[in-house]
Amino acid sequence: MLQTLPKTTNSADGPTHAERLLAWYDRHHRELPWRISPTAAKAGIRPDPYRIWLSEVMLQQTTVQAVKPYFAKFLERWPKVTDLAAAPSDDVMAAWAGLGYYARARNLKKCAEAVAADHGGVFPDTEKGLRALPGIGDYTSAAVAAIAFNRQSAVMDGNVERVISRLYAIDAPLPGSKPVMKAKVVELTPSDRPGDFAQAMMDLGATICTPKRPACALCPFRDDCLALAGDDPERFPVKAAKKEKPVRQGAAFVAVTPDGEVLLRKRIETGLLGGMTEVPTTAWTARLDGGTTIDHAPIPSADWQACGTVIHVFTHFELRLAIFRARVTRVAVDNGWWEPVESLENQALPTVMKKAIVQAIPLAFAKAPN
DNA sequence: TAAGCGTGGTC
DNA sequence: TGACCAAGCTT
Repeated sequence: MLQTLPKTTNSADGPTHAERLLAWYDRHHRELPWRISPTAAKAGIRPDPYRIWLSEVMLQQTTVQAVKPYFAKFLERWPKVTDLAAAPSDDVMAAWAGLGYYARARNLKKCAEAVAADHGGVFPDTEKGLRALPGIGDYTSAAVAAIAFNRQSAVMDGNVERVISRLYAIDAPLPGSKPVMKAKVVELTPSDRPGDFAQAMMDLGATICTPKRPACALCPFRDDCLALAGDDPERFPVKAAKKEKPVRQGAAFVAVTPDGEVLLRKRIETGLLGGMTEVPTTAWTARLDGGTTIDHAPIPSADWQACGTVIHVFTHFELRLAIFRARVTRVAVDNGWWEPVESLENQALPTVMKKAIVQAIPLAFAKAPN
């Protein structure tokens, strides 16, 4: 079978990779809330660095679809980075609830405060300056520098890794192969429109060079792709084997007063679900210490009723949470508070906690009929 | 360097 | 239907 000879990166006899990719990008522009229109871009308008940063942090390990409503909510509530810097942390955590990876929200607030206090409310316009801020790593610093400030920064995320690993048929497994791939991205990134190039690489990975069943026939790199020439693009990127997920077990306690208030408390600032709101729970351990569960209830004298199990899968373990509920009189509590069921939606409750509460109170979080 | 860190969509 | 995985960062 006749194969097309791969072109070099900047072959003299045709457009470069970057030129072909940008031509594809101009034909397939995706409208996204944090992007500016191609017309505005052509007129030399730059996007708002605050919006680019906010969207990039939200998009870390998170799909565009999941981010959209959160991005709209944050932008409406805190239109500028100085607004976010001045906001109460609890409000920010509550607004982030449900999006996951809550360290991002804690760092988002810290970063906004640093920009407001140390940079006069203006984002640094270099990769290095951005990289020094909380929650901004290799990817985000390069992405904001390129997209918001037109810097020639090499942007590599999961999409770009997939595109590069296929284009060059890189057999070495991730994450060890990252430096090799990064060098390729550096080589490809143009001085003209580096931000569009970065977004184009990510769009290509998201829409054409997909993990399963890539649409190679539509790819601007189809004549150069070594993985396609080798007839098995899906084989890339090669990844290190992942560990199996352990199971942890615990119990959660939903105490309800006759007035319809639920006992809540705040988790410690660090670690899993750090700084978020929860209903009281036991520790989550490999084995349930059978028989003594109720002894760990916040109000041990209450009449606790088992009402089912919630299974929730975190990144590195599966949680089986036995749910107990009790009708209790409103008593003073050391490290918690009583929250009306109707206002639970304003709390910084992660999804697993909402599931626990709904298991005990099926009508919680139900929209009131009008 | 490897492990810890959420959630929802997809096939 | 369960395994995979999405615009990663921190320690």
